[in-house]
Amino acid sequence: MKLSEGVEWGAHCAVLLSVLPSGAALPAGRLAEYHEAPVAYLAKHLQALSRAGILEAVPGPHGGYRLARPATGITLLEIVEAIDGARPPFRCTDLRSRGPAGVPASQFRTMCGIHRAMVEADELWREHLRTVTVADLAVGAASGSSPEAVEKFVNWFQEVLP
Amino acid sequence: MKLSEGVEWGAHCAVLLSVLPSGAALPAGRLAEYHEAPVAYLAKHLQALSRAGILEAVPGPHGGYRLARPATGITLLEIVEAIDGARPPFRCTDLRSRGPAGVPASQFRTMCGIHRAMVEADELWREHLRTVTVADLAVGAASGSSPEAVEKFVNWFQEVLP
DNA sequence: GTCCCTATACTCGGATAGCAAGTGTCCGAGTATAGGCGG
DNA sequence: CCGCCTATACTCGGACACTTGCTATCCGAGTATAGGGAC
Repeated sequence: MKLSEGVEWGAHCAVLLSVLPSGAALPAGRLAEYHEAPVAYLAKHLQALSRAGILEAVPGPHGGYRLARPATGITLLEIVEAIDGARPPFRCTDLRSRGPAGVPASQFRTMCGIHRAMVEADELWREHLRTVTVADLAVGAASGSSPEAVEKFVNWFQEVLP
Repeated sequence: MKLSEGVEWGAHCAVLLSVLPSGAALPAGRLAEYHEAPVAYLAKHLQALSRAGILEAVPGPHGGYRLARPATGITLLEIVEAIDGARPPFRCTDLRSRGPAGVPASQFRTMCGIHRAMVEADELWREHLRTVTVADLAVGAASGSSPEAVEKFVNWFQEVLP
């Protein structure tokens, strides 16, 4: 079980975009440079975030990506589902109905116990990710960084912003 | 993000083995037949469960697999970790320390917020799976089955047990 | 008749191919800008 | 000098190779049994 690496990039990009001045956008190339990620591959994930209505793409010069909504309304779960897909990691193949002792699924009154436990665990996982917003992450990143880190960030920030 | 299909098979096999008479074992071939699973591939996962100390392998004729411990002490999480591995699905690549604004990890006072949220969510997921035991699953399966399903199961059961 | 030995058949165990999904990359479509030209 | 037009350069967007890890399979090592032979 492995979560796509693009989720991490997407989340970091969203946090970075959340501190941009209103209306400003950052192209995929800059975002990739900031995170040392392959440009084209990161762009692929940014497109997914754009399709999901999390980011907004601005074409042409001075274009790029920006948040489509306020950072307080974008949850980490949305980013995960936009990039990794919303399908749960466990897919019940309904083993109860197969084999020499199998009976049609309609004969069971309750959901398969294994399936149920997996769904519940998955729901807890998603529920927690739903409580974390991009704005929370931005605040946490700012308060957890050393002065030197903040300074380097501001320098880079003012350099890329025209 | 996809959980190995072997997890489902392993869990169902453990439940099935939990209702065996004490000391009896069921070979991989029977377990595969019961779940309509590829024999050799299922055997691979049973070996993993055996290595993890969940199942016990009995070689030779009349051998097979049986639970190595009481079903009340085997959690669903153990089965998942034995087959799928215990590594968390999200692997932080420490993006904070990279790129033009990166500083050494030692300069950060707190864990990366994204990483933290993912770890917490993963812990909730694992914690829930830890509360479900094979014994619980067996009880649930028995109480949720129709009389016909129980009858077919008992028939098959008495047939394969010498 | 009883005990022992051997051959057998059955079991698990690890090492070996095939395939799907994630990873990484490329080139084409569209647009705001900058410069040049005409009025 | 001002406005318009065109060419440009920059952006995103979807279609195309490659690698890792899950899926599936095979053959070899080890053991309890069943049968046969000797005593």
